Amino acid sequence: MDIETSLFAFSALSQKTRLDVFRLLVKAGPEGMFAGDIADALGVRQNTMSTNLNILLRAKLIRNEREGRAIRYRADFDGIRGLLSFLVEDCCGGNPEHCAPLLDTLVCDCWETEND
Amino acid sequence: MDIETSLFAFSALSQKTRLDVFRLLVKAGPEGMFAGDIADALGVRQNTMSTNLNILLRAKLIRNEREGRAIRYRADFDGIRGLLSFLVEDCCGGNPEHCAPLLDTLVCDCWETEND
DNA sequence: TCGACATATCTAGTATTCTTGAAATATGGA
DNA sequence: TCCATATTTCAAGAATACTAGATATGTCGA
Repeated sequence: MDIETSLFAFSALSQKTRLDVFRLLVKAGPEGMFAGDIADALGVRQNTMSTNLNILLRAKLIRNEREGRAIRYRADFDGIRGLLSFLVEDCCGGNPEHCAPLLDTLVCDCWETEND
Repeated sequence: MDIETSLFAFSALSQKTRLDVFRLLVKAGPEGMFAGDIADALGVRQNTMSTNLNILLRAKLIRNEREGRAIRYRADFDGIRGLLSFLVEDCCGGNPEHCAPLLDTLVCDCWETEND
């Protein structure tokens, strides 16, 4: 995770609709939700939601996958974990034996992590 | 942590100078840094830094304390923890036995937490 | 109390971001 | 192929945020 991606990710989360979307997808769990259902759930116009979903995607905070003509979105826990690791990097001048493992548990048991 | 404070906090972290400041203070540890030294370290004008420090303060991401004529700033780990808890609240529809404890360790051993 | 130092506040010009109507792209079924 | 559905892209006006010069406030030492 570099500084540019981090800034973009925090910027993505600093807007109400997008923060609502991310938290909604966290609640939805690994099953995720279709783009249209997300827009309906939050009462946001479809094209506005599309723009906001794209911003969350580029920020690596969510992922998507086409299923027929609908597109399913899921929270990206690997992404958020990378972001938070960057945020508290070199805590206290860098005592890896104390600080590095702190974020290792930031994934709910019901999510599968992909890489590590 | 409510939605307004969260949005403000993410907005605070979405600006390069402020993200740099927060990460610098995380690295600095409990000792923190004086406002002027922070501005010098990051090559930012004094009044601009003052404005940015105030934004981080209001976002509950840092704290300050006057020492003579200087003011010492520290990262606020309780604040960031509250923010992250809010972000992944009700993970997977809310299975507290799996998801709630995930953030409990998000404090470096070398920091003292104040309340819980 | 006076001057120097450390930091904060005010103001305004510039730049960036948000939303939306309109139009385009992609998919599946008849 | 033609149409309906699901979603994305484009363009522009409105709103918001960033920076910096000037100035104000607070603290210490002489």
